Amino acid sequence: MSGVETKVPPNFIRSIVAEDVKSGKNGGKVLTRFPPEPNGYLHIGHAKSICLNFGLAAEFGGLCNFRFDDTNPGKEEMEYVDSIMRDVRWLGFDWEDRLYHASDYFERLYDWAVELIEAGKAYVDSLSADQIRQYRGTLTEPGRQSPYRNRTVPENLELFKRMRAGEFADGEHVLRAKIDMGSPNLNLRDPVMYRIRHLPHWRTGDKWCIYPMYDYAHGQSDALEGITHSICTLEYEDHRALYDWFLDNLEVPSRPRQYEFARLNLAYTVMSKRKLLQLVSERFVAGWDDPRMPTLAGMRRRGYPPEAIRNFCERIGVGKRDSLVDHGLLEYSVREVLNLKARRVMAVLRPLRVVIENYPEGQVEQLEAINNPEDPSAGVRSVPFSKVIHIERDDFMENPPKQFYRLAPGREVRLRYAYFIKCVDVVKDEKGEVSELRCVYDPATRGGDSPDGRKVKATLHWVCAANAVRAEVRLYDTLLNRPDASSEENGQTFKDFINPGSLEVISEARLEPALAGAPAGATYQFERLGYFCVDPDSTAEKMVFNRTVGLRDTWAKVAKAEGIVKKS
RNA sequence: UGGGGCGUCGCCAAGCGGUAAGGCACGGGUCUUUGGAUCCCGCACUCGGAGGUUCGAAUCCUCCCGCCCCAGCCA
Repeated sequence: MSGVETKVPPNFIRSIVAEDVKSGKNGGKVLTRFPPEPNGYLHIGHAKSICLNFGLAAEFGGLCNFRFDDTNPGKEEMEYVDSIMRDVRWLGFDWEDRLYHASDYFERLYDWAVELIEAGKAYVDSLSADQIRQYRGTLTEPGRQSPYRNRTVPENLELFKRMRAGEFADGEHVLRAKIDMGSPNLNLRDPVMYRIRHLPHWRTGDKWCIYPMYDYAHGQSDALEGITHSICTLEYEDHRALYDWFLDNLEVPSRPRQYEFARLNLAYTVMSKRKLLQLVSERFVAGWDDPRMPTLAGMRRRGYPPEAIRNFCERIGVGKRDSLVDHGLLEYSVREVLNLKARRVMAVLRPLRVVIENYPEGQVEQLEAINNPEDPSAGVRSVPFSKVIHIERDDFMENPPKQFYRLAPGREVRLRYAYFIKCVDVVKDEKGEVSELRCVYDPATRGGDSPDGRKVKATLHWVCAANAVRAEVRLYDTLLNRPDASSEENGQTFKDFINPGSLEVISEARLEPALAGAPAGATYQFERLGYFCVDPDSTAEKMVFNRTVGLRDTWAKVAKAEGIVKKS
């Protein structure tokens, strides 16, 4: 991987793996896994897990398996399985031929369940879901044993066989592990292992009508694959006892260990698949790949380079405390790589017409512009210049405050790669809005330097009016207007915090001609404005760009501090 | 008033008994044909609190406070 390198900081899981490798545990081998359930799109929180699992494996000479945790056919869809694989590859990871599914192990899992029944460690319960809940007790009171808990082994075997055979309706029976209804850990109060679901599965079709629960499937799947370190998030900490119970009570081929880390929370967005699904299904966004979404698909469309996401994941670290990561760190990571790679180009978002009075009518000259000051090998290009150009409305102020050093009446500035111009007149429309600037240029400053050493305080980007490419530009702001949307006080939900201004569409932007026909996904820096990429919605007739992220903007900071209005 | 976790700078995060890394953010400066980038410099006498052990504690002990997770036939 080239470009920006991020050092791998130490963390507790890496330390554990390092010690295990050093001590020769598992024969010194490391095998991790990334186990998504195909019930939604991957988001940046998954990226943290992917980077951790694949990263650890790579660092210690091991491998990382890819495994679909497909134990609940009611929620899983092919669209999700396709998107998940696409996104992991896009992020830059390769599982080679190690693509597995929990469903690969359904038969083996069933046999193990039979063994547990035979050992008197599992039983078929016929209580309703509601009754099971009641019998489970509460956080402070122990549960009670189900009246079916003492069915005989033959009876359990028979019932379980018939469950599989499809003789019962959904919910009629479940298979439960016989552990301890009095355990303070609710996961150990005879957890359900299998439930009846007369639903086709995307891989096994109609073969099964009973499906294993996550807790029963996960550890054994890990053991079957020879996973050494099974890394998951904090909410599974309480499940570890159950994970271990199954492995300790079954004859498994290997003994994986589960470790938990804190999931990623990013300021001003949500990270749960349930909430993201709501945003999509209730049309708050255009889809899972809406550029405002924290999904990998959304970030890809937004123009975030996978390398930036990987760097971000390294920078945030891996720990066990709940945290809320500043979105500024993600943006920094994105700018950092784009700064090195993106071609510079000029574009005007909100055009203000400028007529250069002393420039020859009808003349067009080609001026040389540098493609990327950070990368000389990117070369140069020519940009057309003529009498009428457009500059950014924000770059002109009729009555500028002292900190504003762009164009103003009587003031001289530089047009990037072109000439010094001075504003000599301001034309307004009937509403009193500035509609045009009349300027004069200094022919001696061609290219942007003045032979007499005269200095100018600002350099403006511009686009030649005659041959500008028109485009739609979509500007994005945070999806939510609160850093922590989980603070759902007095009945409010994250939907009450949705930022109504998260998308701003600029329909009349002007781009320099070099941008015509740029393909979807192409990334540029629009000088002084930020990084932008061509959206898939773009057509030859109507180009569409997304603003990936703005540039660091010192002026915006000053303007805000001084109470000077500045758009976007 | 059950169990499991977690509390180090505004946000992340190292640290594992020897006297508080780093990144982001922020402030200042350098440079600059992007108010971009770069490069400098600054930014926790203090580690949730109170006691204790020790020559020495963010690191060990005790108590207290705060926050998160668990009562799906979801994962």
